[in-house]
Amino acid sequence: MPVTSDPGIALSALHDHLGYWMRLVSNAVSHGFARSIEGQGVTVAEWVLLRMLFDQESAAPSHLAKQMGMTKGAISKLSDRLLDKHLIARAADTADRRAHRLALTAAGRALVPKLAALADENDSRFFKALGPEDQVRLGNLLRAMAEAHGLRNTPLS
Amino acid sequence: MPVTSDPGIALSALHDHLGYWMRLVSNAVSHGFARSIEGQGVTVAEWVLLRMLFDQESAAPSHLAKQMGMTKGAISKLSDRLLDKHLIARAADTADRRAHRLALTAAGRALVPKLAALADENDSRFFKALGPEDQVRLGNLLRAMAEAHGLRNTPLS
DNA sequence: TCGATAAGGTTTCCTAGTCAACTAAAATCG
DNA sequence: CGATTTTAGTTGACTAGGAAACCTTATCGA
Repeated sequence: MPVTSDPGIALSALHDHLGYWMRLVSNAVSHGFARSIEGQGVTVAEWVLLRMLFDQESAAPSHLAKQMGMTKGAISKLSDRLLDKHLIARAADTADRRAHRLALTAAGRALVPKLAALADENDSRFFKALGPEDQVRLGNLLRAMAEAHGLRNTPLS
Repeated sequence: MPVTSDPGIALSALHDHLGYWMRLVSNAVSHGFARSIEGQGVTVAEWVLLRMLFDQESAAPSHLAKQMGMTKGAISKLSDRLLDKHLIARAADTADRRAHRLALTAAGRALVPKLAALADENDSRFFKALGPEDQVRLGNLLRAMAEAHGLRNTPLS
């Protein structure tokens, strides 16, 4: 009669880790957001890039790669997709002939506020389950974690 | 002189959303864990499947798909990889000729405690940045979120 | 100033998922 | 009982990202 485990060894369960709960909640929020913006024809990564360009007038792909915590290869493909959708434009850098500048098109600029509203809505839909004070506490705890570990890049995966 | 945005419109920033901080931290924890177990030759998804089998003696792929929140196609490929690594074994279900049973091999069973130790280590390495009380608070907030939204499946993506 | 090195981008190959089509077997129900 | 529907699992097409090889252009240093 095979045993499933040696009863003498107590093994931590998956849900014994805070990382488990972080991933569970984070995933639900992100997937919810992905669903809420797919009607606008964009993905979460695309939203992040568009939102960053909204503040920057124009940016080099390599700069976006650092900001977004993605490889330059990924940014290259991501911007290809956004070019196909006519949400951004690509121009040669006048000073550096290797470099490019990415900028929002009018359509891209018009889309960002809509997506931002959906982001707001998604966030409050999920986190209203906590009271307002607990939302603040959660934010403080997460920012403390980010601070302690020097987390800077916008995460996507 | 082009403007980057209409100053009359205040747009929420990426980091104004709790979802942003959740993803930032969750991602760092998960990637840290992925790195810490890659020396053992397994991925996070593989770890989760192995850990679940550790408690169950044997399980049907379809059952694991529900438990892990993945499609049956993904489980099919995931178990192929674990079979190749000789960490699990696949047997025909005696009662249902469509179904299979997956179970840990001796090697798989021996590996799980090592991975569990790495999971413990990774979790405490990250969350020790918070004090013990704050760790408890964070866990309570996350579980409250999971409860409120009926989140059940172990998330992976 | 010119040769080596670094930096910007693209492309190719690889991994790991989803979705949907497909096969086989079981379950349902008229 | 037999036809239909459901369920289990695999497979193939597709997506999105990482790693590394690869051009091109800048930069740096002897």
